[in-house]
Amino acid sequence: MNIGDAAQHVGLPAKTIRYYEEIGLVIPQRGAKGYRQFSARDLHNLTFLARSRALGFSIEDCRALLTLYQDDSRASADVRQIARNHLTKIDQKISDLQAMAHTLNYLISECAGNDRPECPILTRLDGSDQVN
Amino acid sequence: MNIGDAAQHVGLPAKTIRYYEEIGLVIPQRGAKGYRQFSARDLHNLTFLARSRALGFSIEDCRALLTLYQDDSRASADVRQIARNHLTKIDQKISDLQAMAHTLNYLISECAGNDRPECPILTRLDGSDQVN
DNA sequence: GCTTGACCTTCCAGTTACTGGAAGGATTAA
DNA sequence: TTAATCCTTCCAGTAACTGGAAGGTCAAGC
Repeated sequence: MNIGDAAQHVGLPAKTIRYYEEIGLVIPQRGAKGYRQFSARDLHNLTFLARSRALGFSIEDCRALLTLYQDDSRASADVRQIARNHLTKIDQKISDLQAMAHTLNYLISECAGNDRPECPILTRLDGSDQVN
Repeated sequence: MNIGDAAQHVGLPAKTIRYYEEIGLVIPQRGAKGYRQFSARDLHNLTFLARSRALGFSIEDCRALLTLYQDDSRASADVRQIARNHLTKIDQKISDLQAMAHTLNYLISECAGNDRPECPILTRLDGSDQVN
């Protein structure tokens, strides 16, 4: 299967698949004219990668997960640990973003949003009247 | 004030301040030997930038906010619009991350995390048994 | 056989917001 | 004078692609 069809199949842009090959995540065979030939196994791995990425795993996490996936003697504890570390980071990001959202929400609610220059948002960013 | 002291003062790394100068966010004067000289106004602007960044605004948003901040004839509606757009993106990110966290939480809870290879996390990523 | 359009290839550059490090000049304290 | 600590510029790297140029290939239609 050529890259265009493979891309359709797994729902990734062809560019992304080429990139994954470049960094060694998939290694499709090449046809006579140099076209990539994706096997069922390649498609399987690409699907695995697409789903891992959709869950927010980094490329290096994906690489580790893919290695474990292909290792019949893996320990599920290793997979779980990667997932737990990732979840910890996600939870932290959510907290950070929620704090930002909270502040922004407040500031937006306080701002008249008219044609006058006074603006509590700028006042907050300026901070001339605040300790921090 | 030299860059080291300025960095201390506003809580940004000197590298970051040099970068902000490079992209035109601050334009400190230069002393005889080429050292940057930060005025009170420069420090003010850097503080403004640091706080805007801490609220997650992009550099380009910061540039726009700084311009409005320095424009006495601004309309607060413009500031508010930038903040609202930013908040919308943050809320979207939070939703995305929460969806990931939800799935990860479930998968982690289902995984034995022992030395056996069976792993619902990998099964999910593999997806051989699922439609999607 | 030839053309046209849709494929495919590689390679280079750009994105975001810095960060690290090298090479070398300036300043200050001992 | 010498050592430590500044400061300068410039180059490269980060994460994960994405866009685009230049050029080869393939299948369909005339």
